[in-house]
Amino acid sequence: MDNYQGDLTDIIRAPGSTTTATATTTAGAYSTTGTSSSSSEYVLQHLHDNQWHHHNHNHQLFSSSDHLHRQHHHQHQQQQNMSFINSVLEGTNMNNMFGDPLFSTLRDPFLQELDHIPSSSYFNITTNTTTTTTAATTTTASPASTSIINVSDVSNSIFALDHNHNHEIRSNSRPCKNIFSNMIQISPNPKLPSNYESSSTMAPSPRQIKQVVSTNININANISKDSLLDNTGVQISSSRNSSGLKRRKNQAKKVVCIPAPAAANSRQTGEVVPSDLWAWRKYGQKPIKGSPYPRGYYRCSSSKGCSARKQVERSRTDPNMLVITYTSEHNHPWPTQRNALAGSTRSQPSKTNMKNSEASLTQNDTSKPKEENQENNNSDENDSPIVNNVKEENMEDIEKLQIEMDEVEGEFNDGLSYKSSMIENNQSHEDFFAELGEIEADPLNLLFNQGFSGNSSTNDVHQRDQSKGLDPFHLFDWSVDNNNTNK
DNA sequence: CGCGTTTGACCGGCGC
DNA sequence: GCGCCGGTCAAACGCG
Repeated sequence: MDNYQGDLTDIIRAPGSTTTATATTTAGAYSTTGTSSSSSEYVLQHLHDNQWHHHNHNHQLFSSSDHLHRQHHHQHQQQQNMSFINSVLEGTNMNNMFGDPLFSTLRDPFLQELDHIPSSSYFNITTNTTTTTTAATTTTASPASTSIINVSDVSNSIFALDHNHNHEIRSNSRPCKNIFSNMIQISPNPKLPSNYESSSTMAPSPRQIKQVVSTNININANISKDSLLDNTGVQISSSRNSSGLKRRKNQAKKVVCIPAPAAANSRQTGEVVPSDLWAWRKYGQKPIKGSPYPRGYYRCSSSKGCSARKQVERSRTDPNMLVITYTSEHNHPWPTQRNALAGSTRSQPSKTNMKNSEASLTQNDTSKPKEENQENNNSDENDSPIVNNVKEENMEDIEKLQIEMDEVEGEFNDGLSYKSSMIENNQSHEDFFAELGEIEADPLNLLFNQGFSGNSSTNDVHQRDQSKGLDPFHLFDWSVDNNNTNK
């Protein structure tokens, strides 16, 4: 058993969607089975290890014009929401690398599903020698042998989860009926050092090896020097994280690609940042070379001394996508009450500031009136704040990772006790949601209230509102940002 | 007054 | 060694 110390490069793709995120993470405590086998056992082992998870929700499913289809999907969605809630509430093995309720503290609902199914029933394993054509990770990937695991849909709640850097896992079933029918691709990581790779045929460049070895974090070691691309062409900043600033070393990163509220809306401030459950304070903004869009730097303002940071930038190739990079962890529980001004809000600058912003961001100027932008936010694009893509980058070494995970689990026990107690009380789902609806200030409530809808159907507002409070992936409070645009 | 954003300056790593 | 670049700092200012 070899401790896997390289990174995992995972691609999460929504079926039918052109958007895919790459996820790179250290495998943590994973251990390979030596040959990096393409066996289902291997994958399942990782699934049960539950070290990290992706919650990907294909919002495009809801963009269909087929109303009946949406209804059908909505029904499934409700069911799946229940499963998700169960999973969330039962989740105890948190992969909380950041203390981020959005991505880290929730046990993967799909994992929950998979816990109860025999592998033989769900995994259809084939082996392909293929090169994926989408993600950036795959653009740099060699045509290495890639195992494709087809996950058959049995319970309408299929999710493929994997942690194998040499395997590609796909959920191939009924993407329009399963909100969790996400495609997860694990691209080969051809540029890992030879002791890490098993099937790749591409030898790592000296530079890449240097990155891996010198930092032992190997973030994006398999991608180009300056960027990481998802299959939308979204370039995720990584650049010097692996070998750059010392203070950035050994920091876990999590990259999330989400649909932007409005492409043109970001021109003044750089981004209209969807708010999450934490309070963020912007402390910087920098133009990024090669990108027409600046990158905003935010730090957690929920608690003093919290080192959690995030960077928000718009994809240079797909302006409709926001790339949010979370760095470091929150050292405090979820904020019990979100400040009205907290979060990545107030992004709409004042008139005077707007001048400055526009002056500094002329490259983004589309000369679109603010009101128009807002209108787009509210009705036109109406992008459901669904985490399209989640990329996790764990740059910790294995031992440290384990320690941190243990610590995090303890640190956020307060935040989780609520969920745990709910399960212990054996409340019905209906009661659970009823209570959630009453606890406005509870971050978890925020999560769920904002979350359980992947419905991005722009025309059916009513349906959207109905389902909004049930979508676990409706994680970002766009309305807040939209309101801010009124300022 | 507290918390937010903006923005120029500064710092440090990396490539040449 | 120098310049580039990304990340951070901190002063100035706005808002409720």
